[in-house]
Amino acid sequence: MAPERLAELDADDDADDRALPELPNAEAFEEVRMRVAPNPNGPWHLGHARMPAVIGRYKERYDGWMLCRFDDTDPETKRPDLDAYDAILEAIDYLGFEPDEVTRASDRVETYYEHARRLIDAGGAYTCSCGGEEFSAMKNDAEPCPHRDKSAATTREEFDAMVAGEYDSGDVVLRVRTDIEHKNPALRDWVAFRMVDTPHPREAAAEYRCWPMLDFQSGVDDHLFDVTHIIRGIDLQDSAKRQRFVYDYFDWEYPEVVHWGHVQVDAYDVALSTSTIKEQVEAGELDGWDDPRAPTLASLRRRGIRGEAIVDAMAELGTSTSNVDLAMSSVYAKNRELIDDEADRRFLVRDGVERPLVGGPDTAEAPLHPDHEDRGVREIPVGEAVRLEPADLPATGERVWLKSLGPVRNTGDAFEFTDDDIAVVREGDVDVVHWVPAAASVPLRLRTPDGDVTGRVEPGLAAQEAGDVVQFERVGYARIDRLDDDTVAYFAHR
RNA sequence: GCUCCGUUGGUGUAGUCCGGCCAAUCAUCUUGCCCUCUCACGGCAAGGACCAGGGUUCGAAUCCCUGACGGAGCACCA
Repeated sequence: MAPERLAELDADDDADDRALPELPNAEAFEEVRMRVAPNPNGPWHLGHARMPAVIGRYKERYDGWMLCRFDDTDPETKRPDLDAYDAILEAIDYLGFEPDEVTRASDRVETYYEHARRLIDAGGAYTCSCGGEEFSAMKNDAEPCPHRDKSAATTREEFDAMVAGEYDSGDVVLRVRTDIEHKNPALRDWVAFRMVDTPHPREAAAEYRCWPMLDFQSGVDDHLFDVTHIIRGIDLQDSAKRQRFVYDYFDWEYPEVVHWGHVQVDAYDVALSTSTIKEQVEAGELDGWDDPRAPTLASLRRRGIRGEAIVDAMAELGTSTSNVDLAMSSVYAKNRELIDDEADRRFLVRDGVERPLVGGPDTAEAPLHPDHEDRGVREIPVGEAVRLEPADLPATGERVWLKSLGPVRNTGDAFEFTDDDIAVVREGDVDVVHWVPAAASVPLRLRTPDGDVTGRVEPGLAAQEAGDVVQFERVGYARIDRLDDDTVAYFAHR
């Protein structure tokens, strides 16, 4: 590799390093081990990309290890969607990362039971049949409930009955014995296991009725997988404090934790919420999860946004605990950098108006890419008439330069070729606009985040392949989705 | 109500721990200019911020106090 190229790579690495702060205490560990722990209750939206993006970047920087652990321990309220497991792995792949290991909490329930029994034997948990509100009232007054001083043996017995499914939902829970007088009420004797009547959608886990809560399951797994660094949202700020009680009973060392705020994204009408998107898809307001109006990763992918652009933008958000707004313009700017060089140029005229053409050449020749003449030219047959976007139509008597074709004057009902030199463009007297031949052009539907637009595109588009990203000159970048009688492109950005 | 956490330009971020090198970094954004047969790409330039008030200090974005604003938890959700 040429030295200057190496220098460039170094510079890139530096830029990445600067975007994210160092992980706390990273040098103290032989290997930085992290996990992304999604709940597979639906396909991912843009906000979900932050975790794999940042963990992926840290994995690269520290030569670390990444686990994808599906925290699917709620068969009811946050019921897993069986398609989401693979969809999430695909999304991680789209972002450019590969987990070193993939696991599902619903496959590890027996492990959680074992640790629950150990915790009970250590005096760290008790079964409790208080009603939720009832317990909450006592807890808020720092009063222990009547079950708190139950013996380990009794608790063992009752927990085994929970595991055996001998209780119904709501009858009894297993609580961690923390500090009922802790000044923060959020940490007092929290629930570790509860009964769920609804079977888990995964067949392998369908028989379990006694399910761990996130704080217990996640806390145990983080230790068992030797996770060194946990990154998670501020909504889980108290989780570490809760889990430390369990870690203390087991004499485990708690991992380093980084909490970050919520991400909002501008530029979307649709909320960044799996359930909201799901409703809109089901109601037919969106044409599926990859509708260009949906703020999902599937949608961005279909629009020709590179995963790397999303990762770059997410890494730039850093890991601060305050809430952040991600500007889509930032993602678009990153993506433009990545795709411009290889995007062939094409003409697309939206909602065009047609004008007969008098005089001029039969064909136009335009470069496929202005910076790469070696890639050749597009030959565009002109025909009897051309179409322009209405905003580009010059007033009667005025001229316009049809890009790669030449200068014309609007005579009112037609365009007449003039013998103007390109100098009129350079002097700023005449605008250069894109156009398509009225007859030879083909219809195209451009799907955008703001709805669909119809137009006509130069016939040479047929030379592209579905999946190509092109730049429709003066319109923007788009990914060709299908090329046939119903040609469709998905708009990326300007 | 109880308990945590945060507040640097339109957006994000660096700097805050260990006060001076910060009249505050970088990116995006907006505007202008250059380049150009694209309003893209590239180049140049400009614009725009330390939540407020007190205090400590020779000196505060940085330390202390008070307040305002914002966020989170107190779920048999994740």
